[in-house]
Amino acid sequence: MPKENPFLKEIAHHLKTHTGLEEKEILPLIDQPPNPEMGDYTLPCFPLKERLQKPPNLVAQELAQAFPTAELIIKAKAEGGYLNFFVKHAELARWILEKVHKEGNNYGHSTVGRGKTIVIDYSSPNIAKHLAVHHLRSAVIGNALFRLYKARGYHCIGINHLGDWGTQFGQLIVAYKKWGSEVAGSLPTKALKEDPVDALHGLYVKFHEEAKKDPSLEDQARQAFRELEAGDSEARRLWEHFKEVSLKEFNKIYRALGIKFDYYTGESFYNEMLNDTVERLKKAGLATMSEEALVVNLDQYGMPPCLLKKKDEASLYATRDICAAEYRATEFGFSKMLYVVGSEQRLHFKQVFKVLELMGYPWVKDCVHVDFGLIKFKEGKMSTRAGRVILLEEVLKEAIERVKEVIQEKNPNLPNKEEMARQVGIGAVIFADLSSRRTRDVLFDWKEVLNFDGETGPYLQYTHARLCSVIRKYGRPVESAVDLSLLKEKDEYLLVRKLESFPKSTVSAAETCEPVVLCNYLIELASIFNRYYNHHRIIGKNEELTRARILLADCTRQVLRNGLYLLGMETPEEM
RNA sequence: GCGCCCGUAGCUCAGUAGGAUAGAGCGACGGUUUCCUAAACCGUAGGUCAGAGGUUCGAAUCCUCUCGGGCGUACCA
Repeated sequence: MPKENPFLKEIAHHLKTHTGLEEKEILPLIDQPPNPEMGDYTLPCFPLKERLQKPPNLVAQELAQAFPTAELIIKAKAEGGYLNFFVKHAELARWILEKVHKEGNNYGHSTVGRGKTIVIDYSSPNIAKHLAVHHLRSAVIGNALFRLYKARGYHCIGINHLGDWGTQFGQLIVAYKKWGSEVAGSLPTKALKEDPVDALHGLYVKFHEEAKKDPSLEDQARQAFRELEAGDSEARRLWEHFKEVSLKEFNKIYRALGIKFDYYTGESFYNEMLNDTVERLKKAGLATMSEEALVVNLDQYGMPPCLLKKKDEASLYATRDICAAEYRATEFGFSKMLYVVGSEQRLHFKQVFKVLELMGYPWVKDCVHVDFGLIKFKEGKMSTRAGRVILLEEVLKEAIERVKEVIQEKNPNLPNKEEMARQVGIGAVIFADLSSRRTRDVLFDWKEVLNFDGETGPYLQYTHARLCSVIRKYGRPVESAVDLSLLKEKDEYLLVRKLESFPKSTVSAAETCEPVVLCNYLIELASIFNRYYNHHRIIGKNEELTRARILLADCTRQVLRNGLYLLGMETPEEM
């Protein structure tokens, strides 16, 4: 609950004189009762029983009796171990609605992160492959966290740590040289121009097929990667080509999703710094030889060793992650670094963080692996080989197509249909991905993704569009100087209370790195509004009442807009 | 084997720094439109919160064990 809340201030002030407890101790305990009939704010007295040496219900009773009629508080009432407060509703509505109206797009923002930098590592796909649905989670969660932290005043740095280095590119180089034209068809340049990433993926598959028959290919691939690491110009040229065509395709999708990065510094970026990192590890006595590989032994921490260099001297991704962390620490001086990476890499990050700790870096405590569950299909695990891969591009396309159908059916005269369909279709996909807790595995189900009824992205956007429509119809500027005592409906009260708790939900979403918290909040906000809208007219004959309701509607619109923005979704004004 | 994550309505999920009677949506069934966008709203049905112990004023939430599923477990990322 916001500190400057005058109702809480008054409550805490009076309780201080009666209990001797500091306002700081009281404020965090105050909550909203589950039911509005019980009051507007509540103080559970259970935690106070030891401090005050009395049973909680007695504490509540005594405090209720001693509580004076104050400026903003009507009364305090004991109910079991709870002390419930009733405040002047018009004043409550005034405080909240004026705040939302005044702060506008900044409502829900804070300055706690001012002067602090947060590095967020997200999306980070491997190049030379198409983006598939399972790449969506990191990108979408990372983007939401980026916006959430930005809204808290942090300087945010978004990094796309591309998987653009490693043995697999040796494989690709070998495959390209051997069968480049064959796989890409008789006109390789044409095929590579039309769908180069598809052609590269074909080469990758072909390599693995052939390697089964001829294991010497693996050696050739290792040799090719070694040459690449050493800076061989031919290998480098091919690799750059792979990277260029991949990024071109990725950027199309990032643009569609509205996701941006400050840096595309992938694993290859650290190639030249790798040796220094390894030298530091050796000097610190951490790196040792084991089974011909260079490792950091982590036996005493109950983990398998962290591999730094393979027996052929080539680096591994742990090496590059350690190096990247060092680089980011010196380059950005972050006060927090988030790795939005799947939970199958938990052990990897535990190892990397442990190694960084052993290297003596104090900032390792600020590094967090923001993990998330896998995307699965009804038929089982996502698998490239079994052909169980759904491309991200395909999902977005389908969603947009489906939205077009709905528009044709429900609102055929909508102007700018194409763009609206795009905004809503993409919104549906983003919301579907964000709306369950990170760590759970999610089931990919076309029926779910293409359903736009109920708790979905389009539901939120629809509610927003509907609010815009009402305000458009009202046709005059929204004023905050209105008589709020006219807002007597229960849903009006609930709406006001919901608007009050928006900042709390953004803080919680950011701190727990769980965008779902905000998703749930917005669904609740929208459903209260829709219920209200279906039962009461906003624009009516009573001029004063209309003005009050318009203010409430406009504040609801504003909060929906702010919330959707934080989730990385568009907010169409008509749909 | 060991480690981590997960188990809430037929399905998909909220609720988890312990708090007042376990909630939504989808699907099913029944209703609401001379009225600001029906992508909405209202109603009905649906639960031993996987199971068993424990901690306490109070547990879906914390601890232990069991069962079930997922992921990981040295030269892929």
